Amino acid sequence: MSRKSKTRYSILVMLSIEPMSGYDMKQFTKEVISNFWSESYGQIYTTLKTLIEEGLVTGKEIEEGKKPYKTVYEITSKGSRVLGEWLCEPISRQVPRDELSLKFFVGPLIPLEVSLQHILAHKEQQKKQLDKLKKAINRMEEEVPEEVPHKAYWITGSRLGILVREARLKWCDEMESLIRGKISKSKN
Amino acid sequence: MSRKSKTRYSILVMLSIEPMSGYDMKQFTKEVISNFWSESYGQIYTTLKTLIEEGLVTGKEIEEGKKPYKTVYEITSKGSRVLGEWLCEPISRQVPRDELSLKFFVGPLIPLEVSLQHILAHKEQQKKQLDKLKKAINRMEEEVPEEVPHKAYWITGSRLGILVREARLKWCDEMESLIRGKISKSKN
DNA sequence: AACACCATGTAAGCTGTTACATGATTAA
DNA sequence: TTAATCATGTAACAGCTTACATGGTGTT
Repeated sequence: MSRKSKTRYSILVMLSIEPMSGYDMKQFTKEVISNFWSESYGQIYTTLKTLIEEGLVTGKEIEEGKKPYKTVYEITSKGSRVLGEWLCEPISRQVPRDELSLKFFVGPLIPLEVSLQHILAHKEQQKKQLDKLKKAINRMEEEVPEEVPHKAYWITGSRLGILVREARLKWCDEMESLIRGKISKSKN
Repeated sequence: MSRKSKTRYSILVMLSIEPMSGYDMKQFTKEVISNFWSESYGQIYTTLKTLIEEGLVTGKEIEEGKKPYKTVYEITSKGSRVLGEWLCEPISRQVPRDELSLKFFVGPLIPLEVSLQHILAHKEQQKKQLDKLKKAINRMEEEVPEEVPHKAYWITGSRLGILVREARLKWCDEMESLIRGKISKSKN
């Protein structure tokens, strides 16, 4: 049983929303789904090539005004079928690899001041993401028309990101007080 | 700037807790830190070899009674130094890749009954992990003596796992009611 | 006898990132 | 004219999983 690249499916997912160029897909991952997904150019362009060979997508070269030419890809009916099948398969368990947790598993080996820095940095990062997600939800609620069938899913999807980041922020607070407690003890 | 294998560091982390064989490390990841980390035999044994070449760990062959011989590895002082430096580096942002979120980003393409199955399965899985984590905390609180400097960090570390899983469970509930709402609507 | 567990390791091959290379257009 | 953005692509290689291979021990 060979592992299957998830990039294949992420591309099919994006193309099921609308036709895009490879560059667009990279932008899409960075701007729209960065909350839960990412892709590199290397993966996108090479995978696109194999998807064409398999007949799951087609590409059309397009010129818009004076902009550089680009190839816009579309999902084929075969592609939709393959995507549909994958969507129905059980979600495969992802291997956990949380560097933050790994480091704090040996927390006593980290100087207290550095530990505090780690936590504060993580907090900052989570807050930024939380803020971005909340804004995204507001924008969606206002701008996406009710008829768009994806709307409810997009909003609920963002909710997952929000809940998880709130959980991590709460943990940061606990961790922060643990560390501050140790710091003040060490000064006695 | 070359990406650095995190396996290197996870091994150093484990050996900083206590000397272990490669097999022990695999068990350790499966039983103790599966909450936030995983390693395969392939990675462990090959990385162990390079760690020895670099002088970060040493290996001793050991025989216990009639058991098959095994090599128990220890972290060297150089290894501890390298680990210490890594622990002080900022936590590198991990690329998000959440298959569940990706699938539900195109939720309308999934039959409602299948969506429900996905959510119920995820719920079940999170509940199991939550249960395991809570038991682990209880065990630690009872069995790990207060003097062990890691104790507070281990407990707080498990708390992160708990908070995140509770968040995901809460989200599952929201998602479940969204889907059930759509199912009952579709039956009118 | 069979199965589970202890114990180690290698080879193949997929997945993915990074760095590089190219070149056009547009805004400051 | 310089920088940013649009746009595509490749090559090298790091990282990791999977499957395979081997063989001992202990239990049912």
